[in-house]
Amino acid sequence: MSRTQHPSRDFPEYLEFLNSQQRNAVLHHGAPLLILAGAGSGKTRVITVKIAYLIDRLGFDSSSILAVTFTNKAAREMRGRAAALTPGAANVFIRTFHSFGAWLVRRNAALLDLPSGFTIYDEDDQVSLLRTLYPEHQRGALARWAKLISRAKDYGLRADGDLLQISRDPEFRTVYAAYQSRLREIGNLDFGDLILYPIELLRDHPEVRRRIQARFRVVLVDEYQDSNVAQYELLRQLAGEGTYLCVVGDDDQSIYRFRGAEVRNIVTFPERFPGTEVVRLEQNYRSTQPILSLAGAVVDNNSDRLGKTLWTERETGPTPVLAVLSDQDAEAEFCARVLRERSEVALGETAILYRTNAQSRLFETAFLRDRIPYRVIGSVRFYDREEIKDAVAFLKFMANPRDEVAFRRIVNKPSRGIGPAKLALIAAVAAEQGVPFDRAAAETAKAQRGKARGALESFLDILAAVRRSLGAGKLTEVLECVLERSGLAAYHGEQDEIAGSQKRENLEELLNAASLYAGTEAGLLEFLEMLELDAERQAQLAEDGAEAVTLITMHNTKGLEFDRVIVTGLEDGLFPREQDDPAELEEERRLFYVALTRARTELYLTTCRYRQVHGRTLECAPSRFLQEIPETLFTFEGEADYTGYQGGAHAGASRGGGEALEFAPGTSVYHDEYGAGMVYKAWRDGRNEIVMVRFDTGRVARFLPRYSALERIGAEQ
DNA sequence: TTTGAAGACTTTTTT
DNA sequence: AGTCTTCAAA
Repeated sequence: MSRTQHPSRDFPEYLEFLNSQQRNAVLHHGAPLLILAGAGSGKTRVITVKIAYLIDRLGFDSSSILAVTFTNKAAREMRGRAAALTPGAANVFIRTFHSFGAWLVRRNAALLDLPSGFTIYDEDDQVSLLRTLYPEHQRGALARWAKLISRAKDYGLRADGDLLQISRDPEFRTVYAAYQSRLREIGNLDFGDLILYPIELLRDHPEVRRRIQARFRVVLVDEYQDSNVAQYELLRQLAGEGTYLCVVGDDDQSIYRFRGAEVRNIVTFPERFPGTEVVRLEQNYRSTQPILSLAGAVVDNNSDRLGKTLWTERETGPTPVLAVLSDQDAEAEFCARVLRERSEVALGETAILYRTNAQSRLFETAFLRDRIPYRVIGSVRFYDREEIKDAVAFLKFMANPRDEVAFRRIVNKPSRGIGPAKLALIAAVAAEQGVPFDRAAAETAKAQRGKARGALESFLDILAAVRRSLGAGKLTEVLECVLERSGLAAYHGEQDEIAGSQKRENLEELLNAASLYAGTEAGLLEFLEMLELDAERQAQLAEDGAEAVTLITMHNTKGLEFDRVIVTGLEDGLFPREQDDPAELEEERRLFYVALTRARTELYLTTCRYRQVHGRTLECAPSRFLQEIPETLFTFEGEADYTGYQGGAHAGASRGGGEALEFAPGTSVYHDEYGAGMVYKAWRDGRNEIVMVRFDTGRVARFLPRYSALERIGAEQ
């Protein structure tokens, strides 16, 4: 309202705080727009202001705007910030690709011949489903199939598609087809289906496509560099003649290749959408020049990029620090010391970054000991916890009694005497008669007598009780009924006492979450979808509400920023992981770039000489990424000097590809059969380390330590 | 059918 | 190190 009091000024005041490129991006409309937004260039601000501008100035109805984000967290933030600019933004449809897909499929389930009560299978469930099809295969193989299927779907491929680009195994098509038809029978969707079904829906049903295109006249996509081929195709279907399409992204920050993200999507956007205008945002508002220079030096080593040069008006700040440390304990100690002694940056403004979730452990231990409050982002998804999955499986079964995976999970947990034998009977009945599993269980019970019958009937009683509790009140009551009647509450309570875990507490949390939903079928589905799609990672606060340092994977930091960032574990083999695939290496380098550009003012990098991996101590070479940075760009701290870091101490280890060798020449070893000996030659062949050992007996042998019982002796730790 | 114990196997990142 | 699997015994 204050804006309309200045009719002389045609611009809303929020435009004044934008630089000229940002303003161009906001004011643009008509042809498709690609915004190349460098790290820290005010991307979210541009999108939110653009949303406000579309509504306030260009007269778009807020419900005609669809904004697609990469994570639910980003969606929430965008919604909040847009609403702060203009109240109308509250109705903008802001979703992740997947939750948008779920919405679309749910509303058109009948057209797709799917039950509207479908639930969504995560990776675990996919493997379980495959196991029902191929019980003789072992878990690892099934997990591999599941991954390939997901990957195929990332590329928009069904089982009849061109699968050669995914896998050359001729069996893959069979497995994929069997998996998909089973999934269809059950009536559930996996993550990939949440994109594929919408594509098919819009492609095959022109009337739906017209309706959707008429509804969403503006489509904004954030983090476009991480979209995959299927998501691009969905976007194609969404963009009609008059749709205003605007995508935002940064090719340098594409870090989800493993999930099918295609940088090509952003690179080729202008060709695929003719008439596209490109706006570059290159002014960085976040970091100091030394940080930007360092990040730039890293990403410069990538060849596959559009090229961008970030600059900043921020005054210069402290030079980034590289700490070379002896091992991971020293690393944790180093971080603790920085937090304690350099307290000019608040704890809440500090983040410790690592490549893998497992690395958080040592930091947690050290911080617990030193009473440094911390929060871990994302190590175990709340939804992935055993007890949560148990409870949720029950709810999923209520929503879809054909859900075999859920059924198998709940039917005998805690043990009530329904083992594999009974289960096979039930599954056979369900398959033969095409009935849901509760019916099949009831049929099976009739044919049983004595104990077995009692077991089945008690399970059916539980189902009946839960079903009765559905329909009124809050979902909390339904869930309470599930936990009590099933015995899961008592079971996990016992587990807590045995293992000192906090499963009951987590279940309480689930009950809390359920209180926001109605105890009806619809409420149940909403709740499940939230759990399945909103990967809201559980934040563990050391002390409630207290300011805490953040422990987080590099991937998870996307979109975040901190005054002080410590990037840890910069060792070859850990980060970057493997070096065989050059594209993979570039991906890791981009990840490093993302990590570095999270820092506003202070940046620390740490690398260890030794690191324990699955109980074994490995000698590590510093990350090759560090070698790519001119040494003038950082200062050194820690126990080792630069000479040591440069590789003098690692010369022996760098032979044959540069990756650290666990058994360098000179290492004393022990073998169960041959006794003690010494490595006289070692090299690396692909991912295998090969060592030649001369034993004290005089015998010479060649080993792949990866597969043989060769132990180091004499070495500390 | 369940439970316990020994043994094998595996390791990124996430919607 | 931890999980998952397999095998044997009650």
